[in-house]
Amino acid sequence: MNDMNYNPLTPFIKGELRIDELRGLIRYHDDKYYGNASPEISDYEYDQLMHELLHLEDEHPELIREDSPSRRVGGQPLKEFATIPHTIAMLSLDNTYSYDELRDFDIRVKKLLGREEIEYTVELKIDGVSASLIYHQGEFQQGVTRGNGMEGDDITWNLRTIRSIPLQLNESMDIEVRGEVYMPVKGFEAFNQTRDVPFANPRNAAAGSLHMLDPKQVAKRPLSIFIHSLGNVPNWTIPTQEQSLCKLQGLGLVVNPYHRLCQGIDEVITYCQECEKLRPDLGYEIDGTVVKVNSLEFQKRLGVTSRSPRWAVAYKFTAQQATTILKDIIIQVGRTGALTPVAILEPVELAGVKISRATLHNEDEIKRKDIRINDRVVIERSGDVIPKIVGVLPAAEGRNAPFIFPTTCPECGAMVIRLEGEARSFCSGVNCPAGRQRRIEYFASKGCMNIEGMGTSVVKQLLEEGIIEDIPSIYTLRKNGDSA
DNA sequence: ATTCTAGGGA
DNA sequence: CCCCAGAATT
DNA sequence: AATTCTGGGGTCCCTAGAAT
Repeated sequence: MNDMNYNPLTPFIKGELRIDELRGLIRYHDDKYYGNASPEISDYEYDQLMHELLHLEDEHPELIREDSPSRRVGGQPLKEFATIPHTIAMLSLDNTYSYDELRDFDIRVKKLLGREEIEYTVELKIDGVSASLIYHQGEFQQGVTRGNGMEGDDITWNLRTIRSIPLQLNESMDIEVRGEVYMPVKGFEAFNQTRDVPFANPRNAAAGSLHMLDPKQVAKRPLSIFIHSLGNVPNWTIPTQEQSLCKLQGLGLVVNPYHRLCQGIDEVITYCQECEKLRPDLGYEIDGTVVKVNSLEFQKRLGVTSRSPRWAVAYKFTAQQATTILKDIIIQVGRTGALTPVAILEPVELAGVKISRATLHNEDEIKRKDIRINDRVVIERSGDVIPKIVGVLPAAEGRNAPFIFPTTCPECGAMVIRLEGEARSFCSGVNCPAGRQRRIEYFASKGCMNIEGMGTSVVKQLLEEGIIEDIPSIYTLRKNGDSA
């Protein structure tokens, strides 16, 4: 590093040469930085290089180029994120939780394709946030979150700060790729040292980071990305997933090194087992593997359903579990009047999250699992996300009596009705305040009328103060002091 | 300076 | 994000 | 009979901005 500061040339020439040198150095270290590759310099030293480059570019604006690493961090913070439609829907994957289910998947694929044995790829399922990246003539143009699958938020300027996302591909082509943004465990831990309120887990840290309005802040977060698939790509002539990954890597995109081409489902399962062994040493979190039909032609033939492609599944590793005490069962009333029992738990840490509640779905679910108040229960986070009561531990002493599902609505006292052969119970009260509140919330929500500022608590207050009483009355609302 | 609310993501 | 139920589709 | 679609309902974390 000593020679970096020495240069006898005139200021201008020195500036120009040094700018080129700095850009080269920064790109070099960007390459080293991602994934597991151990960086050769500290973040501090890296920041020094970047600062010097920014300073020189400031002095010599005529030398600024769009693909300079200094352009990773944009100017002003954004006001909000624009909504961008996806040309091809960003679906999620169907999940499997056992090798048997993986075999079922294989059977179905073979049946649909009418083939004996299928070639699959197996990749790691990175536990992060998915994103879509659009390159125009080789230049990074736009990055979008998954959103609701049809449209997402424009997070271009945040993604540009991620050093493993090249601003320029090695080929001038139009291509949309998809990948997973994540925070490496080391970076997560180090960054947490700098915070008074530490992040709960790397995934939430990554998700939160991508929604900051100021890219300069995002740039400080240790984010990285693995590209794993194609989005909208006209004239993609490469015939398989495996070769596509190779090509993406050739373009300068970062593809996770652990993936394998497998002949038939048995090889798939073997490799999944290997992946599970890798898990502790990867340096980033994964929650399973992704199995894809290798041939893109076959993928096309299999097609997609409304939620997920038929040519891929996730195989999820067995979830971590914890035990805790079920303190209470409460009954919530939904907008349709449906009564849902919810378990209130003694808070317990599980997989980077504090769990204190879990849905019990309906009356029969409680019976089936024989769940009673004060029981010690086993919980997990299905899909590594949603708290779920797996079962009850045997009690040493006597237990409470079985839970009795209410026969009257806890909110309004009206009769509870459960129709013959149906699973759910409903409050029969036409004017149940809980149901009414939910209905108004729903009506105002983004998916319906998208009335800004009318969330749960505002609706609740308006109802409590008698300012509104039903959906129509929303429209005669007046500003404070104004008369109707 | 701290707490609450809305919206987004998994 | 997961899960469940019920209807629609094959 | 099996698969898919749709809708309802649930959990927790994070950011940003408003309210206190």
